[in-house]
Amino acid sequence: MSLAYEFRTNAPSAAIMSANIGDIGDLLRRTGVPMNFGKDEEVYGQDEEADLVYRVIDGAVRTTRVLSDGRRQIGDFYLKGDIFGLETGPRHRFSAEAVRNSQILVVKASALKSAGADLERLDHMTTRRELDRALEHVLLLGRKTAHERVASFLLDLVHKAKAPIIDLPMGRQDIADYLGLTIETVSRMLSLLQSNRIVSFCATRQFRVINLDGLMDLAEQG
Amino acid sequence: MSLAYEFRTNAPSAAIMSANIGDIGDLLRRTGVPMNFGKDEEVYGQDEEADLVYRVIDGAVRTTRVLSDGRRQIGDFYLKGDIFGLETGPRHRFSAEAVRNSQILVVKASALKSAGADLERLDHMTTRRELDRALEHVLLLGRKTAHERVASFLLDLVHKAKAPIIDLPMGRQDIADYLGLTIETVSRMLSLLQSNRIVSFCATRQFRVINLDGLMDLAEQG
DNA sequence: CGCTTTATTGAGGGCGGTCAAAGAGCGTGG
DNA sequence: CCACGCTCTTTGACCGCCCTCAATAAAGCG
Repeated sequence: MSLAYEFRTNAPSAAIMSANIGDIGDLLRRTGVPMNFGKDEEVYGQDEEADLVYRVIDGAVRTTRVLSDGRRQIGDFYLKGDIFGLETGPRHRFSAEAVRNSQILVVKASALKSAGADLERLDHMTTRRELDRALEHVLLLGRKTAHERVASFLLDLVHKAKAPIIDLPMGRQDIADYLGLTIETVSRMLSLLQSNRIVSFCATRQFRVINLDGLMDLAEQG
Repeated sequence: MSLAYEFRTNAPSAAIMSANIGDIGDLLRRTGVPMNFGKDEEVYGQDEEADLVYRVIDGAVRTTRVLSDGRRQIGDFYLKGDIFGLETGPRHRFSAEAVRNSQILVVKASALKSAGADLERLDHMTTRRELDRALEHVLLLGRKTAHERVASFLLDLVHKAKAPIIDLPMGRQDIADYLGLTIETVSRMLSLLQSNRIVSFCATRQFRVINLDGLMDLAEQG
């Protein structure tokens, strides 16, 4: 167990964290194997043992859970650079699939550990981040309108991307299953946001923000 | 040693975990201070620093988040024996309030650590458990009907309680805000479950299960 | 008991779902 | 380069689940 681990850091520990993640990222690259996954291909299944760590090199991944009658819920999306698969305990609660053709770095957790990585710390940080996002997701699904959900979703992508033009790696059905809506409602809300001059779609899966304040207001971040 | 407060877990590695938690629980009792909170009294606020650990001695606690216009979402409930406040990172994302008059053990995390507790492990396990529950909550809010949500909620209580007659520590409004519904819909679904001979309410806040298989079917656990 | 809070039940409305069809995007092959 | 076929997306019309509003009933609590 690493003595370097601190339970509660008072200062915003972004610098420390990114430094650690940088090291881990380097280690991941050296220890892991890059693999290619085709669109909709499964990375891991629900209830599978979770002894691998994954990092998106290129593409996008979704975690999903399906009810017996086919209703599907997406837990989260993972984009380039994101680490996943480490966050759900000994067994996966959701399965993971490639949203589109993707390259993913696959690392054995045990190998990482023996290579000297502070896996526990990485795991802890990742889990915490997942929990934060899951709770935000709960608020969105429990109490936001369709309009607000779609606005929140786009705003989240904006924060991740930090570029003027933002790509949507996933289709409308995936967005719907993330937001607890139907594909038609998502489409309608996107059209509405566009006609209200909040965002502008240059292509079906590419947009830019016209009115950021308006988007933030609609997202109702609480 | 009297294990008056058992840590609740559905996780696979229950034996290992409860052994560790048993030790921690003992340490908590010796290091912590029991405090009384009145109904609806705040235990901690949103965005407050999180350097305390809490354990419900008696009563019940809810975590809540409120949108600017008053819409409220409850993150989770914590009942007798449950540990909370440790799960949301350096700052709380939700605030915590007593559902009804409650006695809560309050422990300084730093004190726990210097007393030799494996706080890291406790923190990690708690966070992981929270994430599991949050993801289940996401599925419920995103893809289940009102009928299924209420059934899932009751089933969850049944699993926690393991007693023939189960108490509801919270009112209908709290249930509604947990399930992303209105108080009227919750009330209607409870009436429906009762007229379908799935459960039976001996009092407004006390029920027993008549048809467990039926309840599980309705809960659509995926 | 009487007062307040909480829960139930009913009637009606609206947001988002369902069903359907047309349009756009896109790779493949002529 | 366009035609073709497939998938994905958009848009429209209608419907139903759940919300809203309202009134009553029950439960706490002094």
